[in-house]
Formats: sequence, C-alpha cells, structure tokens
Amino acid sequence: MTSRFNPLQADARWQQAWDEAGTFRAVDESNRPKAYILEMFPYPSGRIHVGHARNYTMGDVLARYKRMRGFEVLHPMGWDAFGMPAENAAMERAVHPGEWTWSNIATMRGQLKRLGYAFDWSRELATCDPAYYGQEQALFLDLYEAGLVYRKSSEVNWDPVDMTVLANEQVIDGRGWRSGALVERRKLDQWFLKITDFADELLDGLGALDEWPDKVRLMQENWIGKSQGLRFRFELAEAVDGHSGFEVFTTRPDTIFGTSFAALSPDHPIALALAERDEAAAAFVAECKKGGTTAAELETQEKKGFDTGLEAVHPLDPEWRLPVYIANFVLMDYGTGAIFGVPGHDQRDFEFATKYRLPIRRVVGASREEADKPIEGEAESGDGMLVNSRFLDGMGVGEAKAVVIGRAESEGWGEGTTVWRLRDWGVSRQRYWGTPIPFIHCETCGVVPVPRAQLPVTLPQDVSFDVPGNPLERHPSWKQVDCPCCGGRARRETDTLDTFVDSSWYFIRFASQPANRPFDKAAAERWLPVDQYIGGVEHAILHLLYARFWTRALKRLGRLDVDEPFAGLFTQGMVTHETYRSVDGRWVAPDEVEVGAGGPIERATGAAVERGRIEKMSKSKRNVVDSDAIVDQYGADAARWFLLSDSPPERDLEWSEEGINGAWRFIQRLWRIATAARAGEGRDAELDRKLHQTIAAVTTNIEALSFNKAIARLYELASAVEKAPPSASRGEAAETMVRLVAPMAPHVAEEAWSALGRAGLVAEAPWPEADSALLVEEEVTIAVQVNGKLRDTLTAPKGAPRETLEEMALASEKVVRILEGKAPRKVIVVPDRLVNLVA
RNA sequence: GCGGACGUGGCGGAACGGUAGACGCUGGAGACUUAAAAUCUUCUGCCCGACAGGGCGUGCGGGUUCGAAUCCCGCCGUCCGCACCA
Repeated sequence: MTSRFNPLQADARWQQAWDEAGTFRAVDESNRPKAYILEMFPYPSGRIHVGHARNYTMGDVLARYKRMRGFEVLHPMGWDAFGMPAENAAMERAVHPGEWTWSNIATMRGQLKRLGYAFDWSRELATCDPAYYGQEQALFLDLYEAGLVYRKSSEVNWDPVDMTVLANEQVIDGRGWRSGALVERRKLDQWFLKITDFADELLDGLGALDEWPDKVRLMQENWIGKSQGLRFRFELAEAVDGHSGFEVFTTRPDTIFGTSFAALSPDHPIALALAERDEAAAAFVAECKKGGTTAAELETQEKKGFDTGLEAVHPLDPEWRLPVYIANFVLMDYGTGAIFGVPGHDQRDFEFATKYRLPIRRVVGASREEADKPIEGEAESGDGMLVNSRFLDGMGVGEAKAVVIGRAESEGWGEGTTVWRLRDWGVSRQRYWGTPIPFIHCETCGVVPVPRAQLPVTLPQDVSFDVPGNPLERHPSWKQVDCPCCGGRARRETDTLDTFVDSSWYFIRFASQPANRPFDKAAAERWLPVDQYIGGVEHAILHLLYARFWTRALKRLGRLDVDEPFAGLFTQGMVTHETYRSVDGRWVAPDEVEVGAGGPIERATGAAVERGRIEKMSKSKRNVVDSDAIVDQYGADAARWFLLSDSPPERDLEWSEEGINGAWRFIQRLWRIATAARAGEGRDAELDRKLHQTIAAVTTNIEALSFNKAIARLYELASAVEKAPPSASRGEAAETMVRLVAPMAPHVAEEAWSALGRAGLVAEAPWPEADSALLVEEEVTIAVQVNGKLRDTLTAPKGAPRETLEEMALASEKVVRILEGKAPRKVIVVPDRLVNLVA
C-alpha cells in the first residue's frame, strides 16, 4: 500500500472508470426519484479558471450526493457558444468565430474532464450548433404564431465607425467601447418578444419560488416594477395639429387638486408636432436628446422645461387651466409619456415648480389643521389626510385614490390601471455569430416566416470580418432568397437573436433532445423543473427572467406543462485573487512575483512591484488562475476541496497558495486514514457517536449547500479517527468517512474505496445513514453563570433534572466564592445547557 | 435618491437568544531526521498575572431579556441592485 495518494495517475484512472461504467448517465426511464442539478453553462471564452471550477464543483457535490442518496440525477454540461467575443477574436486575428469557439470548447471540455465532474456528457450541447439553434428557430416561429413575437421600430445605440448596434453596456461615456466613436441614436425595425404579456405571471410566480434567494426575487420584482394608479385624459383648451388632448398616468390620483402643470416627454407626439412648427420647441427637444443617459449624468442633470403655451383643462374643473411644458425628465417609454405635476408631493415636480415659479399647493397634511402650512424645502410624499381638495377633504390617501379613480371611470375621463417598468424584450442583434432569425422580407408579401421544412437557417461559413458591420448584411448571396409565399425575389432577415434567447431554453434541451423537434414534452416534464440551479448573481435579473418567461410562454402554447424552470436557485460568490502592478503600471501575474525581504519583486526583471487589491479574476489584471495548472500540481480533489472549504459558498473566495496547500495536505491525510485503518476489535462508543454526529451534520450541511461547514465537520472526524485506538468502530469510521468525502473529493475516495477492498464504485455506494440513537451525548457540559456571566462549567448526565443541576451549580467552589454565602435571588435552569444564578 | 445585504482574532470563517472564536490558514515552541521535506505533539482574541485566577471583548450608542454576535431603535462604514418609473 502506497503511503501517498498520487492524483497524477489516479485521477485519470477513475475518470475513465466512471466513463466506462456510464456512472453519470441520466436514465430517462428510471424509477428512482429524479434530481436535476444544473450549473449555468459557460461561455467558451478560452480556458476554464478556478472561478468556473468553484461553480461546477458545488453542483457536482450535490449531483454526486443525490446519486448516493438514490436519486436518478441529471447533471449536464454545455456551451453558451454564440456571442461577441468570438467576433472580436475574428476581427483581431482573422480566425472564423466558429473555429475559435469550437476550439475553445475542446480545450475547456478537456479541462472540465480533468476536474472529474459527474456530468452526463452524452447530453452535451453547444448553442452555436445548428442542431440546437435550428430548434430554437422552430420555437421562435411557434412564439410568432402565438402572437408573442412582433416587429417595431426602436431606438438603438449605433456605432457609426463599426457600423453596428451596441448594447447599453458597450456605450462608455457616450462612445463605442471598441471604436471610441460618438454613439448615435438610430431607429431600426427590430424584433421583440412580448414578455410584458407575462408581467403579472412573472411577478406572481416569484411568490412560489421559496427556494430562491430573497434578494433575487426582490431584484426581479423591482425590475418588473408594477405600479397601480389612474390613467386619465387632459383635454387641451385649443387643439394643436389634430391633438385635442393627451393622457397621463399617476400613482397619486388623490393629489389631483394639487396639480399646477402638465409635462410632456420630448419624444411625445405633441412635443414632436410642436417642434415641427416652432424653432424654440425644436431646439429644446434637440437639447434633451443630446444629454447622455448614464447614471451620473442623470443625477446631475437639472430639471428643464419648455413652456409650450398650450393649456390643459383640469378634468374636475373646466375653468381650471394648467400650463403644458415639455420637460426633460419625462420618459416616453414609461406610462403614457406625459405627467401631471404635483409639486407639493413629488420631489421632481417640486424642483421643477421651484425653478419655473409654479404654485406649490398642499393637498395632503398630517391633519386638517395643516391645510395652510406651506411646503418647504422638499416635497412631502408621505401618507396623511387630504386638504384643500374640495370633495376629497378629510379623506385618507388610500380612500381618496379610490374615490378619484371611481369618479374618473364613471365620468369617462380616465380609468384605474396598472403600469409596468418591464419592457418587451428586444431580441434583434445586428451581428453574425448568433442564431439567424428565421424570417424573409418580401416586397409583396411583407415579413414572412421561413417554412419549417427549410429550417435550420444556417449561418454562412464564408464571411469576413476585415470590414466593420454585419457580415450577414454584406454577404454576396446569403440573404438573396425566394419568397416562400409568392416565389418572387426576397431578402433574408440578417438580424440574429440575442444570446439570452439561446440560454432561455437550454435546460429543456438538456432534458430531452430529439433530432426532429426542440424537445419531447413527456421527457422534458420528467426532469423539469431544475431542482437546483447554481450560478453567478450577475444573472439574477435578465437570464433568469427570460428563462422564466420562455418557460411560461411554452406552457401557454401547450408545449410544456411547467410553470417555473428553476425550483431552487443558488447564487455563488466569485473567486478573487491578489494583483500586482509594476512601477510603470503593468499588471504582473501573481505567479511571476516573488516576495523577498524588501517586498514583492517581479521574478523576471527583479524590479519591485506594488501589491494591488484582491480582485475578481480577470484577464486584464492578469490574476486568473487556470484550472489545468492547479490540477497538474495538486490534482483535482485538492482543487475541489479548497474551492469548497474556505468560504461560505455565497461569498467571495480568495484563491491562495496556502489554501490549496492545506487542501492538498488533507487529501493526503484522508488517504492515510483510510489506508492505515487498523480495524481491530470491539466498539469505541465515543468514536461511534462522533461518526454518526458527523454523518448527520455533513448530510444537513450538503443539503443546505453549506459545504464549508460540512468540511469543518469532516476535519473533526478525521482527527477523531486518527486519535482513536484500533477497534471495529475505527475501521467502520474510516470506511464511512470515505463515503462522506466522495462527493467532494471523488478520486481519492474511489482509490481508498478500492484499497479498502470494497466492490464497485464509491460514486454508486449508498450514502451513510446516521443512527439517531448515537446522536445524543450521554454527558453534557453545563455552563454555570452568575448574573449571566460564565463562572464555571460542570459535567452532568444528559437529561439531569433541574434540581440536580441547580444543586451542582450551587456546590461549585467558584460560585460559592462569588456568591459569598448569599442565596441567589433567582435561578434559571436550561436543562442540558446552563444554570444562571441571579444574585 | 430608492431598495437590499453585511460588519466577529493576524486572515477565511463557526456559533436553535444560552460556554463567542468550531474548523482551516498563518505564526511560535517541541518531537522525528545527519539534514531538509513530509508527518506528529502543543500553543496562538486582547490586557494584567510566574501560576491560580481576573478584567475586556462580536463597528459605535441606546433598549428588551435572568442572559444578546444573534431581537428592537438610532448612528457609522463596506458592498450589491435599480435609478428622473410619475
């Protein structure tokens, strides 16, 4: 028996053994209860780093644990393979995006395999594979037929140099992130998905997701942004260009008598009409558009308005006329694009009214007596009683809201309504490396779906990236097609789908992937929902919301009877690492730095470097730790063990040399414990108890994803086993421990399992059961407090009566000394825990 | 501005309202060794003390309680999300 565990040869051997046995292949028709464990699939950016590995290791522990518990486990892996980095690589080094992507996939797959993950590789998929995106096109057509897909003209960020549309994140200080060119706002016809049709469902559904972090549910709730209020119509005293009035939305209809102006968005049709004929209005509208939309700019931007000279008629008093402004702070795409201003009770309106010297009227106060109290400094948006509001006077805010809405509805000038922050999902991207949108534009027939028999619409291979813009647009023949309706010449849609579409249904395709349709209903329903989904919190809103929408849309279409795709969600923390910079500001990789007596120096040059902050791993800061390098040096188990042990999983983990070394030491220690298990004779009651307490604790900790705590318990057990004299108990403890560590450190566990002479794979061994009789201690330590302060501890039999404990406490020498012979005024006894003597 | 989370030794972190600091890392001392590595033993919150023991301690200030890291109120700080949403 070797004295050291050698991962270099053992890891690959066991990986091959699992592979050959098909251990992790999920069986669709299994009778066992199912467990679908999924980690967010990676973008194949190049290589696997330890941040990826942390994510997959957590999922892997659960998957392996569930398998040992007797579940049929689906734990698949694939590639979110479309996206911009591939096109950027194509531009930078003249390599085809597909070639670059597939080569990255091959590398990363190899890296993942070396980490020994229990994936069902037979279900691997890549979104850039026509076998996948062709089915996505079919689903897109399904949604189109169900009326959930539409086209509309929409503003985009247009980079005039790269001739491409930029996402908001790609616009930095108003300039394109690559070209540095000033970004223009352009109107383009774009494809949209009607996610707003599901706003209510998506909001309500959050309530049932009790295995999601509250934080994520709250973020989604805010993102959906439901507001209830009144939409009503202002008539104009005199119509302009056919506009006789306009609609506004408010959540505070109760303050209707506090209004002193109305304001239109610069994009409002009336504002645009005025700009056509009035130079000053046109200038103001143009000025509003110029302003940036970044957070910082908005914060500092002054409220500005342009008095149109128009007058709006108050709906409850035909004599009451309000000035109508065009105002820079009114958004066209929220509500109706127009507001009624109540300066007394809305901060923005307050600022605006102050600047333009409009009346600031109080209509809500703490009591009737406050009616004449002026509003000063800032608006009062709180609750209270209506004042100066005619028939509303004396009502509470809630009652007044209802009364105004009721009146508006009965008089026909408005209605109670709900407004959402959530917008429809624009899925058009003017890029090559994405799923082609399966439509054809015909001058005669309009926009026509590609016939299903012609799917998939595949991307052309012969494209070049030496000229900016969308290669699909430039391609000599790809977009030339015949109209499926009239047979005439037509043009293929050259937009591709947002990559979030690709990731909105991949978990369904993992569950079922027939060749001739997106998925099989029954097969998919067997696995879904995903029981535990694990990924970064950066996807808390978009990806998770889109996937929820997609699932509900499929349900509405009758394609899948599942409400929510992810029953359990866990958002894990990042892996961070130290950073170094040279004197001239270059980032220096930590493994190129040596720490000498005079501080850190760069090994290659001997020059001093400055230690930077501990940051999220990124290529630019050169602090990425590649998984292969770690596996080469320490083996997969040590890497996995460290990624699980050092921090709670939801928090960031700092990668450190000391940490991985500690994990390596423990893997070796484990090997020694297992292989040097001097079995011996007889029971060791104390060890038995420790073992079963550990089984119970590790089980609950894994179920709760508290891997760091599970590991702490395993360390304790390891010490106990090492210290215990030979006994039958000790042999059992060592064997059981091998099973307990198997989900986390599967290779050394298999090696030990086999060394112990156990048949089969530990990956398929049953999870140990804790004997509840052994979970309780026979003796407990009782804390003895005087006035809540710990003064002594004593040992008592478990379940000792209160009186006995009190007597024992009073007999304590220390207690006697402190009490100085006086009797305590009060005695609190918590059985098996403590005695508190109140003097 | 709105919403949320968090704040515990040198570090990562444990702790159903009941012995704060489990477990790991770092560091000290020792054993084994010709030596080193590996391994093992042991100590490691701060202060006073030779020991026994005592005092102080969970960001700060209050409160509830026999008892608070934990619950409540108010500050301070850090991080995250949203952001002119009517």
